[in-house]
Amino acid sequence: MDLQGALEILKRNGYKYTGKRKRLVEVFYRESRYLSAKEVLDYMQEDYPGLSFDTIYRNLALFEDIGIVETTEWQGERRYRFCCGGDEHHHHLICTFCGKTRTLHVCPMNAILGKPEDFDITGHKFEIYGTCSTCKADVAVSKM
Amino acid sequence: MDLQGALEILKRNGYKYTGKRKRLVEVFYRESRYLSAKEVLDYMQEDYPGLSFDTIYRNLALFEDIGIVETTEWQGERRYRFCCGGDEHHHHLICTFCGKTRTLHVCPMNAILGKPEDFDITGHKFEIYGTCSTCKADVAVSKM
DNA sequence: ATGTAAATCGTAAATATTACGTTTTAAATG
DNA sequence: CATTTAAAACGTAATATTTACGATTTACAT
Repeated sequence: MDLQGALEILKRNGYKYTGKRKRLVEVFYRESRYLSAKEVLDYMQEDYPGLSFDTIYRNLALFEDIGIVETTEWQGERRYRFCCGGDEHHHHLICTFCGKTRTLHVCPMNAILGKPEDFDITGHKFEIYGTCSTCKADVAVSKM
Repeated sequence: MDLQGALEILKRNGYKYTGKRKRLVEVFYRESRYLSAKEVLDYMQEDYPGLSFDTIYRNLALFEDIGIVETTEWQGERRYRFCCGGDEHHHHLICTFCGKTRTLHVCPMNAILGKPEDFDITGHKFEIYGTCSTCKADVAVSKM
């Protein structure tokens, strides 16, 4: 997914192409990491000071539906990031401090031989959490 | 982990052995599935009608700390279940309707060759979500 | 039986998310 | 370009989950 691709999805599906949505796409594209709703609002309010949570959450849900952002959750908060890796299935190594990720191309589901009986699989989650080198350095400094 | 084991942990570590904690352990042992805080409260209030959320959450956090329950989260809610599989590392196949699980003994981390550079791994999550046969039947019936 | 630290109660606060009636706006239409 | 209309955003309130705190009660050691 690139910047233009996301904007195209919005237009193509008949969604209104507002300045706020354009900016929202840009924020995700620029940051290219997991952001909480609060963080998204903070970035957006740089350009739209009065922007409300309603608009943020509504558009985050929309973006998730139409495949502009992918989501996960940690520390009790939902997080959103620009869809990465194109259409190919992937997983993430995630820094829980800054939300930056690395893409993992292996999927553990391939190693699960056969389908379990009497159980309909609807999804799965594989994520590795940790601290990236930048944040590790920051934490070290903050302890001085 | 068995029922006695959990009660032993409480006693051994010098935690007070209250009727409520005993009952809480029993609830988790009996249900042996993931429960939300609300569900736990409901079960507990059968015996202790005035029980507060404070007590539930405080003891859930304690139980997690001392290894009586393991936790995860889905649909925006934290869930707790009696530790299963003894001390061995494992993952779960989870029915998101009833919280029942099956233990997976494979771990995808074994397939990740080597450690990623410049990244301290603090944890990982691998879960398969779906609908168990019982809940599948229930859903079918509810649609009639 | 008594003292004390821990547990619980009752209630309130913090946090994240969702909902709703009203107003504004993008963009389709004539 | 003016008009229309359905969608988007606003402003605000409600809901749900989790956490916090002073007062009271209780388990357990002495």
